[in-house]
Amino acid sequence: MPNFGKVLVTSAWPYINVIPHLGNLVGSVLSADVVARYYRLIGDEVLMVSGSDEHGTPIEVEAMKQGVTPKELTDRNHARVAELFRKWGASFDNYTRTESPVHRDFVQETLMKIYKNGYIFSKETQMLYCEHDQRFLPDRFVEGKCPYCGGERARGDQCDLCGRLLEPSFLLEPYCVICGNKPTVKTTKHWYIDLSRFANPLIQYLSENKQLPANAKNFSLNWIKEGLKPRAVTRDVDWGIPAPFPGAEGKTIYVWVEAVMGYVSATIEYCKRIGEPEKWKEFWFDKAAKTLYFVGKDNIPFHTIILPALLLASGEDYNLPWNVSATEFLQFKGEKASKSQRIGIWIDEALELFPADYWRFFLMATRPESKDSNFSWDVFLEKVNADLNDTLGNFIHRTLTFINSKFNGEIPQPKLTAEDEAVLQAVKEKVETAAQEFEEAKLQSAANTLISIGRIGNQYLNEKEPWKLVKTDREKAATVLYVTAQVVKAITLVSAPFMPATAEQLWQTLNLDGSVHEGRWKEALKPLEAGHKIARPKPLFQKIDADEKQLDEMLAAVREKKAKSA
RNA sequence: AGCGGGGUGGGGUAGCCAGGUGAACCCGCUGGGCUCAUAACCCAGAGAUCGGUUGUUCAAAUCAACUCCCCGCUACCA
Repeated sequence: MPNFGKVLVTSAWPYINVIPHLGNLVGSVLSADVVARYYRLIGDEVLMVSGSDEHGTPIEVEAMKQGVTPKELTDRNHARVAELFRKWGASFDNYTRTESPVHRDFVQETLMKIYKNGYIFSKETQMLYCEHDQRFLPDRFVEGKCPYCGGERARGDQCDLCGRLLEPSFLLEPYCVICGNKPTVKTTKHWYIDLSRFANPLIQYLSENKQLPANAKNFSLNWIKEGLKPRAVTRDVDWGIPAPFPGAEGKTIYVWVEAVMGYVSATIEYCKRIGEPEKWKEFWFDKAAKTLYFVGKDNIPFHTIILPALLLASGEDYNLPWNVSATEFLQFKGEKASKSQRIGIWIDEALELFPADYWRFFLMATRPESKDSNFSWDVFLEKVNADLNDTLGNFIHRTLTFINSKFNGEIPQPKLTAEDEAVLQAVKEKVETAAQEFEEAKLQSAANTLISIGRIGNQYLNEKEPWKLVKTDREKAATVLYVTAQVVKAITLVSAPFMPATAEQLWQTLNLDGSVHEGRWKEALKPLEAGHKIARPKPLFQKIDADEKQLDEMLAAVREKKAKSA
């Protein structure tokens, strides 16, 4: 369990044209939060930052639909999303937004540095333009008939029906998705970063990075091998950060370029706020500091290529990503989440149904680490009812109630035998395994390890049968309950990153000082002293008594209520 | 189409990079035990030849080739 000292934990910035769904949350904010909480527990200095990505065409269009300004839309959505993340237990030190002045200034300054370093050039191109809306249209904002399969509503970049890649000019009967009129072609000028200049340093960085998981590493190296092309850093969009380059009036910065720079600006903003304006450099330049990024698989190149290239191009010796943990996707009952078709569960709805800790544990236990995973109520019920409630919750409850009813609520005095020591040793090994899994971002496995500690406790209780011993050999019974109390304590710590509220409740029930979240990991194996008084336990979890159909109905009811209040 | 990831008992996953101890774990199922505990817990058992084909090897879930299927990316969605 090495201590790194400084750890910057970040998650992909959610694009807040809509409220995120569970699939958006699992690999980014939630994974980041679990890992950040772990590092805080082992006593590292952790900064967890992210923010709302709020610029760009889709936000402008969504605002137009709602009849508000983009700023009004993102003010509202940012406030809602920030509040929802808080309710989910996300322990951000700074959850900011791309409209933050600190962010805007940082992006403009850094891009000017890159410009002055000679990595940015401008070039004229032809783009689709809608005369009616007076705006340039990204490829996806033009639809028409597919020239290959004849399917309706093929997008300018791809036909969803036949899967073929398209150019907007291929579309038959093209129309603007906003107003329906036929787009025209117009010449415009954009500024590009010449990524190819960084091919060699990127290859070296990626090859030497030991933490980077295979999916991210292979994908990224392949991208580079195929040849890095210049990437436009400007857009013809009003809603964004004004491009700082000479002659670029009216252009704004491409959202992905500014969003990844947000990791730095959010750190700066936080350090300013706490009155230590230079401190951010400890996270970004001190080579002992680690930066961890939690993203979905669709996001890999932005974090393994674009961000490192931007950091290198600034010429300032920034720390490049230490690890980019990329998850696959969470599907819903075998289908991709879709807002329009209401496939999926949104993060506000989930909390209306069950406590955040249930969802947090469930999502981490089914975290799509090697392949897409599939949400189903059956699996949700399995994780909550069998793992959390039956195995873990019931073990804790039977231990603590026994101590209360038979030992006056005091940790009994033990006389440990080799068998008892072996159980404590097994738990110690599980705690160490969990620590390693947190550090390797194998969170699904860490969730299983947590439950397996409960299993060890249950086995031990069943073998020893202290409910019999208490009548025949009180000292032996005392020893058994002493041991299981230590197992409960270990569970408290290991569960803390996953279920912060539940772990805290347990910490209080064990009548321990302060909060479990104050760097207590090393105390996981420090025994509760004989004679230590504990409180009367309350069940930590409740079994969900509903089948799939009823759960679907409950979700539908939540949606109906939400629709009415909106 | 190209590139990356994946396809493992009824369901959910690990193992594959560094080939070799009975293919591991959870749920479910069957049988048994226990009664401290939230009808929870514990033990035992049945069930997969690892998408398909071919090859390399003394030995393949693991390596190679081909093939089918799912997901992502392909640089102007974010």
